[in-house]
Amino acid sequence: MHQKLEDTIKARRKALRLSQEDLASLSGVALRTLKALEVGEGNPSLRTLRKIAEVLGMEIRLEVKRLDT
Amino acid sequence: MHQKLEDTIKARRKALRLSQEDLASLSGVALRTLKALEVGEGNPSLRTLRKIAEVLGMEIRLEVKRLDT
DNA sequence: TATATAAGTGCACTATAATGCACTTTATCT
DNA sequence: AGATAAAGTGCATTATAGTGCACTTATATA
Repeated sequence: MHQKLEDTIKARRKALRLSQEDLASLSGVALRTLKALEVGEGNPSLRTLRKIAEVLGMEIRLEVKRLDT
Repeated sequence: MHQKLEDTIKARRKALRLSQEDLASLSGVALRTLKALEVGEGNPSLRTLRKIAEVLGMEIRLEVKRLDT
């Protein structure tokens, strides 16, 4: 079973001890946008997602679905 | 080294022997949108990406970046 | 080589993501 | 408890993704 994407972001951000404000400014994504994203609102664009992922040292991958992992 | 997301989609679609038209109608994403996406134009939303991934039996994952794979 | 089928392009319109601002609520400190 | 920082919400505006339509270009097939 997987974590939701927004939870992954939130968890990773906290693991790196960044505030939403930190992550917003480091990634160049507006704070309002990041906040919405983390509470599961909205429908972020790939570009927005990538900006955030980049700062978190993560990447977005499209993979064949597998049971579990 | 990774394939671009749009190339992954295109390759997977072809592997499943679907035309863009097939994939568009199966996924509920407009043909024009899919076409743009596959040539690397645009900046799809997560929802759009997911609709397509679903039909392709794929999923979008956010993972810690690793060298290669 | 015709002819059909699939893929790609330009453009205008509509829907909605991204943003800023002001504010409230919830944690985290002395 | 009071102060401070972090997280969450509502709303209006701007930027842009998603779409349909008409058309062109490329690829496959008879």
